[in-house]
Amino acid sequence: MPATDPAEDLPEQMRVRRSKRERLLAEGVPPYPVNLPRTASLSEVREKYAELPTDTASGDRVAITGRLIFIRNGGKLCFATLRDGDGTELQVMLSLDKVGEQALADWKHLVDLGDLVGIEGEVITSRRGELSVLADTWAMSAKALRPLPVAHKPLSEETRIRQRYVDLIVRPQARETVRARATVVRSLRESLFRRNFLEVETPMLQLLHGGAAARPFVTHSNALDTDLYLRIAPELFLKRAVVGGIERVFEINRNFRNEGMDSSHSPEFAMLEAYQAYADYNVMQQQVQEWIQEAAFAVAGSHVVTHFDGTELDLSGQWPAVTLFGSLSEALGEEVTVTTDRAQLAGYAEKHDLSVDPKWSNGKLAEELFEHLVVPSLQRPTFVRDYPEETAPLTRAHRETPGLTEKWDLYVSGFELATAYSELVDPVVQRERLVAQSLLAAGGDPEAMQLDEDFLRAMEYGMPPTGGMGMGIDRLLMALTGLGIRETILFPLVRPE
RNA sequence: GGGCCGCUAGCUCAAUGGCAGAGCUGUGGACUUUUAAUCCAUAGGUUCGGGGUUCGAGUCCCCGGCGGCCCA
Repeated sequence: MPATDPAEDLPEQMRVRRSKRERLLAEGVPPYPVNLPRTASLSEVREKYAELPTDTASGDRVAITGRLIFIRNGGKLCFATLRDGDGTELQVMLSLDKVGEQALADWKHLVDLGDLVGIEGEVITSRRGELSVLADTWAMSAKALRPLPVAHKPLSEETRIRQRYVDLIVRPQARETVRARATVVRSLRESLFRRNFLEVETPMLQLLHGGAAARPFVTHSNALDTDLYLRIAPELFLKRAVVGGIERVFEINRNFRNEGMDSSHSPEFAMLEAYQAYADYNVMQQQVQEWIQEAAFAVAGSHVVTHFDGTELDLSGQWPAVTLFGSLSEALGEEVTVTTDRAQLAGYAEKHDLSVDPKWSNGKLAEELFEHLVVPSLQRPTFVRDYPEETAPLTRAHRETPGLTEKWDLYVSGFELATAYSELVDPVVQRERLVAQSLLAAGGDPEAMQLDEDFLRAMEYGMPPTGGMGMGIDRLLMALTGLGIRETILFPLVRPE
């Protein structure tokens, strides 16, 4: 527990602000009143009086609130700038002849940058033409006990993430990012609702580890006295829903993967997964393009989005589709297919300085070559189709080419944004694949899935031919805004201070 | 996991191994049209933590923490 008088150890500026709070209390003025009059938001004032000419009094009184971000105090006339939750700024003026000597002195001595204040007064424009509220009275709305960082120098990236609340206060773009994310998620939901998909929630706590290849977080249930896994994917439950007749189903929710944290990976990340009965990966390809274009339009008003650094990304029109082996062949300048033998693939790897893990299958090796040689060039959105079957255990075999599966990955800006399959629905083949996975898991592969008998039982009741897709919400934000993943997540996980 | 870089005042950053500084912020004062206001004065430090070398360490060495970049 802190000592009864913690003030001794505090920096001077925090002691000063605490003493101002005490002085307010001593004067009988609540530093944190339960409410304040507010008849208009700053943006409403700005909108309504946008045409007010320079140096004019409107005759209209308003009560406004906001956070103080600039203070320019004079002898008998004080200026300050308030900022609203939506980022709108508005100037307030306090003059001796309007508020009186005591209120003006209190304003100068008890108010700091960062305080939330309320102003009641007349809407006017200053001699320089700045729209302002000329105060009759002012009131403290919430006294800030910590100083605001310098408004004109960017906060360090670490402080931005660790103290997002400060980042949100001082950096309008941080708030815009929150709004953009909300807009994108809402747009996705609307896009799917319009196409008659139902949104469901499936278990986050799972008895078995499956649905993707990733290391899970493990937790423990006291009631069941058993370990549980935080889900790495909702896939196996959404498919159970499709078996049960929920023919168009989706979930937007968090997945957890106990793996590395870097500029494009977060241990918890939001994902959209959607399944549609009597559809396949071709149908999903067209739909995903539409959903992303609709999200781009919702957030940017255009299918050409402008990143915060000013670069443009064109998401308009029909996106190109290539095959994995076709694009790899083009990059190598040599024809490779799913039947190309290992020695030849290994030769290409060596030629391009790619070290080869001997445990890799031929398919995995081809995919690694592709990621190394082709992916960095995929800036405009591009669908890459038809992956080797060793790397896609839940995917249906390609209807024409043996050894391939009906899977595509969507790449944008050099990273993978979404994926889709014609889902594997034959319960016998599914069991073979999952048994193979569980043997890998038993052999110590921490990413391999466990055998989910209940999932297989569901499949044995008959699953319709189904197209399924998954897309990282955080990554979609990255694609639309150009931000790193830790900027698209409001409160990313950070190491303890 | 490996390599490199960084951590100094509330914030952003300086400081050949030799008195730890600036700008903004804060405090006191001047100013009735400012808007990153201006002017005068002034306060503010466990230099990430621990150990070592040295007459002397923010600076050099070792261990650890946190962060960033690159590689695997």
